[in-house]
Amino acid sequence: MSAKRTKDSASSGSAGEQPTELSDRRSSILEAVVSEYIQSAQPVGSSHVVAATGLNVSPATIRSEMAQLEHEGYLTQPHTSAGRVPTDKGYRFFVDHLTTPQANAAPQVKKVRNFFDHIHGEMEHVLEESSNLLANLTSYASVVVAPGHTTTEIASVQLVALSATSVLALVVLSDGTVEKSTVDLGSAVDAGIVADASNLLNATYKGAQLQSLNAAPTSPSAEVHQVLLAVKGPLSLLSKDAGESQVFVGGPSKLADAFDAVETVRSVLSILEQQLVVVSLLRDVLSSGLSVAIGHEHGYEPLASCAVIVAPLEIDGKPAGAVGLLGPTRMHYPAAMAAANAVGQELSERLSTLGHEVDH
Amino acid sequence: MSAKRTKDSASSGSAGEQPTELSDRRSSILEAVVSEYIQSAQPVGSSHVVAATGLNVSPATIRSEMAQLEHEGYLTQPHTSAGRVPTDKGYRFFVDHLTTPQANAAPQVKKVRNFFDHIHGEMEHVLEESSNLLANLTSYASVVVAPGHTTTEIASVQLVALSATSVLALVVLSDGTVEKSTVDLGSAVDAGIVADASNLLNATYKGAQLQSLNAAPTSPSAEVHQVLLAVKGPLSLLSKDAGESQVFVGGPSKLADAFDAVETVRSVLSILEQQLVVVSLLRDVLSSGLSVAIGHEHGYEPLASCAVIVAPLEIDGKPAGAVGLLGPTRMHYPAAMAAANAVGQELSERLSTLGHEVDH
DNA sequence: AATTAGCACTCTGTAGACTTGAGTGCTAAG
DNA sequence: CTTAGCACTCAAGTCTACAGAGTGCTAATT
Repeated sequence: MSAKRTKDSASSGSAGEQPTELSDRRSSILEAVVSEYIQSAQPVGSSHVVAATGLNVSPATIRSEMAQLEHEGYLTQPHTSAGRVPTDKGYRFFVDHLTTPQANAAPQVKKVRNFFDHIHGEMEHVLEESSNLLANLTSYASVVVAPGHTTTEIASVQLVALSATSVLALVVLSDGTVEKSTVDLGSAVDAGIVADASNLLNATYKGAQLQSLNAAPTSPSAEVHQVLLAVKGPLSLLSKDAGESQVFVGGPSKLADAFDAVETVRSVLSILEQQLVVVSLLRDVLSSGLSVAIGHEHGYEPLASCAVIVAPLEIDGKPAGAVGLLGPTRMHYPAAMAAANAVGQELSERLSTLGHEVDH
Repeated sequence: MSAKRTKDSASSGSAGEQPTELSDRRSSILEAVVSEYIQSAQPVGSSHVVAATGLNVSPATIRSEMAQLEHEGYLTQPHTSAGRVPTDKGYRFFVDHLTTPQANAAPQVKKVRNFFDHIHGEMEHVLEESSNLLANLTSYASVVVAPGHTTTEIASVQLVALSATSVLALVVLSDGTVEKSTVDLGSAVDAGIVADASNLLNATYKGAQLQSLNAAPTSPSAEVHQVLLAVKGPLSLLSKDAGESQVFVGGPSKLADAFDAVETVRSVLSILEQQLVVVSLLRDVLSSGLSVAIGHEHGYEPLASCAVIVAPLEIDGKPAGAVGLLGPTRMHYPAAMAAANAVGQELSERLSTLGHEVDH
């Protein structure tokens, strides 16, 4: 438990690989402050640190070390003569250097496995429930961004007559998702004509990319052609809609626990309502190569008091969507990261083996 | 504005049609208290009432009247020597007797009309956006419960091959909704066989009720039969899933504005996360013939500080789902009710004319 | 040169005393 | 029935005092 008592030079003079290295004792202290603060939400004082770390030094020594840590930007004081609170930089060091990723992951991972063994049904349902699972596991709000369809091919195009004058245009993609649109034909059309048009569309587009839906096929029959014309616009709209990624938000009520200022809750909730913002937030974080963005690290000011944990989703190794967690900067990083990663991995696996489900 | 100064007997002695009638002056006072409190969230005192009503009486008179109103259960005091606050019963009287339903509905209705003129695309999308509209219009959280499919018939059943060993089973209902499920066939099956099975299924079930999907058709071909067998289970599951109504929640962040106790926000939010509860809440309120349930009137204790406004959805005159608003008991009833009704009506109309959309 | 005991200092939070202001209820007179 | 007048109550704000937690500095210690 207790860090080995190493007497090394105080500040950044060590021969470390990284420029921002801290001495053993400093990082122990930082670790203690972060851990304590995550638990108690109260500024941590020097004597608490000495109790938590088990270091054989007096509070006075801790104090001078903490003063240094504050000077270097890892800690801050809410006011003179209060204890210390971690800064974004402090949390960052904690996450990067003081956290053992797979430490206590076991119980979490077990639950996640169990969940994925038992869940079945439509993919959208699975995604939604995954989001809820993640929220319940961690007590933070969760986000699942479903993969977009930009690279998938068309498995089938169908027209189904709903009434004499209207049809439902269906596009089935090879990943099992379905895009649809109701289309009014203007006048009554014979079922046979609709069937002909449907077959022609299917023959034309089957195996093609979604984007190619813009061009309309032609038909020798005037009646069939008319149907194709009516369907053309809606179909090309579909191909756009399908590009948008679906977002599933889980456990927004957890945010009311995580923050005590009602104003913070409101602003974070309203961010979560804007799906576009959520999607680009996750995308930004992911593309910057991080799995955690703390406080101001992501550019979104209204979320300055939040940390975001992101785990990528992959289909057969290719990036496809993401799962995320949104909590206060003083969130329980190790557990939350473990949960997000576990769900991300299991969900990726499920997405990759689409079409190989096994009845149980 | 000012109520005609009628000298009628004080208490319930009038020859009113309803037993719970209040004298003109009493109801004016109640109206003033409710209106003021809705605006200010502060207990309303006797002199405020005299200013608000324009009654030609002194505060002392108002006080004795208010004491009576309190005695009869319409008002209450947070503590001695504070102003009065409406009780659930007070709000109820306000809603039932003092509210002119269509009074200032014009601006709201115009926005709703405009919205429905411009929105297009998938029904689910329309429902979701309707929910957001309602939330933005009223600044309360909104709920849209989409109609279930219990009475609709099957327009088409399709199997689409996704890979050599898997198919997507599609059921299109006559209202334009699609239920789907990925099915693993266990071994590679020829595309022709899948097509045969698909045609057989479609021929069998087209025009039938959703519930009849439990029985499986038989086929002379052993290979086709095998496919039918593999699909049978998932299909009958589909028919169950389709019974569940979809819920769209709009503007949950508005709740953080409506209540200042973070604990209240949390508990109301977590109710909204439980879709089953929301659905049955709306159903209960609707089936009790009310359009507004205030405080304890609905049996849901965690929502005791909330009022629920419900407007029914109808497809061709038949009940099908509902739209709802969830706000504090001191919500702005006239505007909220007008908005909910407007959205309910327009949405019903849209739902009823499914398949008659006009391109613009 | 690092550590530490001791001490002065700062700031928050709580508790009590006091005041103010809004509001009530009652009573007696119009 | 109305109302002026008055005594009373309570919440909220202000002020003071004070304890507690915590810091920073300095000088002595190892």
